[in-house]
Amino acid sequence: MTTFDAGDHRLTEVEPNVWELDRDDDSIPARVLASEALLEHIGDDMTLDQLRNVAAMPGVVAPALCTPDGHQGYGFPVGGVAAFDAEDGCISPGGVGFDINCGVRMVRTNLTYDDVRGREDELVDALFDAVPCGLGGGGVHDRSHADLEKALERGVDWCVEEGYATREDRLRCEDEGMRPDADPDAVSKKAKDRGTSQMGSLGSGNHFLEVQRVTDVYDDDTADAFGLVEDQLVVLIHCGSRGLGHQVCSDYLRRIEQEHPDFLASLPDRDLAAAPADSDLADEYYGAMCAAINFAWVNRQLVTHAVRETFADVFDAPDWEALEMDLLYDVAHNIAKRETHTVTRTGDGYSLGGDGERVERDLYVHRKGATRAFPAGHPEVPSAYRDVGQPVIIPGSMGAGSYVLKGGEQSMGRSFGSTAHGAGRLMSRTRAKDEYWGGDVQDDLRESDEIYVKAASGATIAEEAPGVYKDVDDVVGVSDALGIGDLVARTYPVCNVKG
DNA sequence: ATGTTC
Repeated sequence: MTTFDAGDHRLTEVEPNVWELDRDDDSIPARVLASEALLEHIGDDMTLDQLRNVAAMPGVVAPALCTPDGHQGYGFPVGGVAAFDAEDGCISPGGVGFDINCGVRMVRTNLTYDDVRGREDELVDALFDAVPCGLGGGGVHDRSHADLEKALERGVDWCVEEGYATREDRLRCEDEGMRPDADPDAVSKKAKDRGTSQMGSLGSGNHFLEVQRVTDVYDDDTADAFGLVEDQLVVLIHCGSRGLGHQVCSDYLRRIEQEHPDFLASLPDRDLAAAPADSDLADEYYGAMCAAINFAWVNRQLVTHAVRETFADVFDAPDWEALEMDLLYDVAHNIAKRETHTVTRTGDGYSLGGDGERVERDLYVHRKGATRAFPAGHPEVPSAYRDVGQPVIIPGSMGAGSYVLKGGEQSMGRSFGSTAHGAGRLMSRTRAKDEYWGGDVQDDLRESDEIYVKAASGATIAEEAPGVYKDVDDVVGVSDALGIGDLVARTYPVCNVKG
């Protein structure tokens, strides 16, 4: 069998694109889903140490997984998929990430690339003015505490009532844009205070708002079901729960330290801080996390509302409906969810595959930098897409294409119904700023690639330069080859508002 | 990711 040596670890290719981490006989398998090319830098940082640690956590259901875009994160790798038994496992803020329900949505239009050519500057300026971005709460109209409470509790449902969303929008979000388990009372005042001044803002870092054109369609029938055709303009919105989600994560990491010090000490790494599944704190964190998830959906919806109004204005349409700016889909890629999966009972735990008694178990599935990718026929796929599979949106860097996939037939059996979430970073933000200067990157994109970028900060452009990311084509190629998320269409950037 | 250093 093919092996790959990465730093202190040896990986063995047990099936094409499936690499198992070296381990003791009695430990839980950990797997990297990747091509050999994507493994090139995986030994340079702590990614594989982190993956091995996740596989040693209480109640983990085999295997612990790293997606093709995976890299080092806080405790867990970004690109980590880990499922823990909901009865005797645990739930971990580090397995969700600081930016709770960071995610992406794609909005369709009936415009084509020709409609925008020559007007890119006008469009990107108008979008930049309409959508607050960058660090902090600048430019956002402060919401009332009552609005925030409703957003935390009801997500996109609240947006429907307020006229910021249609009922159809809500149906085209993962979980229909609302986690009913949200508990606003479990969100601290400090987190809420940060949220009230940030509702409807893009944020910073890798967050962006990008107008794109569809360049390739790989699966005609599914593209048709998704409403995508070549040359069509679409809008991709990538943002999360801003300071509110960050504060929720910080709050609960601290409470785990205070309230479960013995459990914390038993974990392989303190950054994996987790609450035991049967504890009150686990329920509280889950309620707070679900509320932050709802907040992020509201955030993306309010940005969508601003984008729709801006397009109607720029393209002289009576309203956004005339431009048919329907939501294709909204996916979360930093979440944990209580889901029921069919697993195999092993000696003292459970495994996703393998021979033995098959049972249904409730699991806390953590997808940190990973996208749900449920296949055709799954009851949680919206009825409009149920015959083809859940739309999966995978953005590339701002100089590369993005992809629309559909949940693949193999995803439930291979990856707890999950696939990759993006290109994956190749280097730290600090190193990126040494290697690139924002203004140069911006000029290159405009002159060489006809991509118009407008950003709140030049440093952010440097941190997010196309060269700091892996090749998204390789990432989606692995997903497609494994049958966990199948290629449907590719887009290419037209103009980009960067946080 | 992040009022970019609890």
